Parts: sequence; C-alpha cells; structure tokens
Amino acid sequence: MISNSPAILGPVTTTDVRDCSIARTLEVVGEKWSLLAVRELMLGSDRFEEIVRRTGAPRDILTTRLRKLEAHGLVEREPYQDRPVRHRYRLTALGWSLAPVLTMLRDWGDTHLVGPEGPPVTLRHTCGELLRPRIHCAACGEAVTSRDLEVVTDGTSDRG
Amino acid sequence: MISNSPAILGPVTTTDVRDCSIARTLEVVGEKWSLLAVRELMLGSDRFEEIVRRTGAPRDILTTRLRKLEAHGLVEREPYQDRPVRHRYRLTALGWSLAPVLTMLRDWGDTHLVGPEGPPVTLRHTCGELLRPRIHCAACGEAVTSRDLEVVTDGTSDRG
DNA sequence: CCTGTCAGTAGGAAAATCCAACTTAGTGAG
DNA sequence: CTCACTAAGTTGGATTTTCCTACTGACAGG
Repeated sequence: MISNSPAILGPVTTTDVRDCSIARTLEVVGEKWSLLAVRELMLGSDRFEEIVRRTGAPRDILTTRLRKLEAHGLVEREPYQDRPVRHRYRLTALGWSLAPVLTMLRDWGDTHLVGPEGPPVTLRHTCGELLRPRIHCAACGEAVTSRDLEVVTDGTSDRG
Repeated sequence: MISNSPAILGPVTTTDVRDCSIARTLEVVGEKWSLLAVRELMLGSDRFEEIVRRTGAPRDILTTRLRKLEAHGLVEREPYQDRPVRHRYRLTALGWSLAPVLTMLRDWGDTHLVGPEGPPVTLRHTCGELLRPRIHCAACGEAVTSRDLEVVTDGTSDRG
C-alpha cells in the first residue's frame, strides 16, 4: 500500500482524509440545531424566542449557531427596536439555497420514519400535488439515480 | 397568542417543538461522522480501517456510528473471516436512499465552498455532463423552487 | 407594583467527542 | 523464531460540547 508509507518514504501521511464538499458543508451546518434553525427560518419564524420554542434548542447553543450562520452569510440579524435592542433573523439568499438539502432530509424522513398517520408536515407544489422531490440532471433534464453517476476525482493526493 | 397559554388553559405546553421529518432524519444520521461514513460506503470503502482513514473519524466514535446505522437498517455488517473475526460494511437499500441528501449537501459545498480550483470530487452523469442536481416534482415533472411550495400542516397541536 | 416579554448571558452539570495506547489473531520478512 | 505489520476494534482519561436553570435589562400592560 502506498498511502501507509514505511519510514523510508517519510512520515505517514496522517491525512488520507477526503477533502470533499459534503464534509465542508457539514462544517458549516452540520452541528446540532443548525439545520433546524434554518428550517424554522424557512417556515417563517424570525424571532429568537420562536426558534427556541419550535426547535427545542438550548438558548445559548442557538445563540452560537445563529452567530455562526450569520458569520457564514446564511442568516442576517437585524435590530427591529432599541431600548432594549431586539433582533430578528432572516435567511439570506445563501441561506435559502440550503432548501434542497432540507427538502431531501425531509423527504427521507417522510419516506422512512413515519407511522400510519403520515408525515407531520408536507409541502404542496404549485401543480397541486404534495411534493415528492426527485433529483434531475440540470444538463439533460433526466431523473438521476445513483447508478447513473460516476465519481470523478482529480487523482492527486487525498482528494476524492 | 394561543400557544403560550395562560394558567387558565392548563400548564404551558413546553413542547411547541415541531414534530418534523427533518428533525427525525437528523436523529438518525445527524450526529457527527454519520453522513461521512455513509459517503465513504457509497464511494466504495467497505472496511473499518478505510473509513477511519478517509473520514478522519475517531475509531471509537466511528464504531458507535456504524452500530447505530446498522441498528437503523442503513448498514449491514458482515464477517469476511474468522480467527480473528473481521467485518466489512455495506449500505443497504435504505442506506443508499440517503444518496439524494448527500448529493444536495455536496452540491451546496460545490457551489458555495470551493476556491478557483473547483470541487475536490465531482459526479458525472451518464449523459456525459458533470452533475448539477435540480429538484423536480415527481407528480408534474417540473423543476421546483422554494417559491413553488406551500407548507401544509395538519393544524393539530404542535406539529407543523 | 407586579407580571410578562424578548433576547440573550452566566455558571455548573452532564454528555459527547477525541486521542493515544492496548488487544487479538493472524501474515510475511529475515 | 522474532520482529514488524494488519484489521477491527476496546479502553481510560482528557477535552470539548451540550444542556439546564437561573439571571439580566428595558420595556409594556394591568
């Protein structure tokens, strides 16, 4: 094996870790409560108290999550009064761009984690039907399954 | 406000927490390293050591994650030798059904978290183009944006 | 004056994660 | 035979996060 190099070839390269966009994304929104806060903002909550209530997140944790989302440009925090200064939260376009991620997480739960009573929340498409999301290829328009995909790495080093 | 009920209407229902499929899904795969383990399995790693190497997860944590994924039926663990007994891991169909979630997480990172060198990993669709995933409505076939969706809750209690 | 609201902070307990070392039953090299 | 190495963990303890409860400040309503 090349990667577990013996002493002659130098120190073992401890990072065979894949540099991948999934990992990068999870660095931003992968901590507990982050995606649920984003969900709440998408569903219309814009005040701290409401997000606390609807997610169940500890207040201090939610504070740090919202600050992190703000730092990454997914959320804007704007004062809506002073004395005392209060803020509301709003998703930016970048924040809204997470919608497909949440849609797929929701769909997975809808499909595999519900009882006979059905999904607690559903989304209705403008076509009138409840949304069953499918991934299509933007280039050819066809529906995509994992069998239609081939992994392409640039071959160098640890990326993959 | 109805939800913050005064004493007359009974004790404050501490759980205004939304029962939603996103939260349920995150209960299963939302902990650190879970989705990265699934990613590795999708990319072809099937041995414990390899998943450790490629994700960078602590071995003990990865063990508990794989056990949890197995308990939920996303992963199968099968012995491939005894003396000493060794196992390999494989995604079940249920595990593979997470592919759209990972696809969207990857796409978000590809779109927003890459430098000029581009994404570290890309997926090629059978049509020949690199995959740019879009969500379509299974019912009408149209591409979906968040503006085309209406939230439907059953109205009762805390679900939403 | 008393209570309640909102958006946090503070302090300390509890839980999760991380890390390095160890185990077990082998295989291959010298 | 001995040494080094492998795979799939397990163990103990340090570190880091998360959680929980209570508190703050500045106001509004009764």
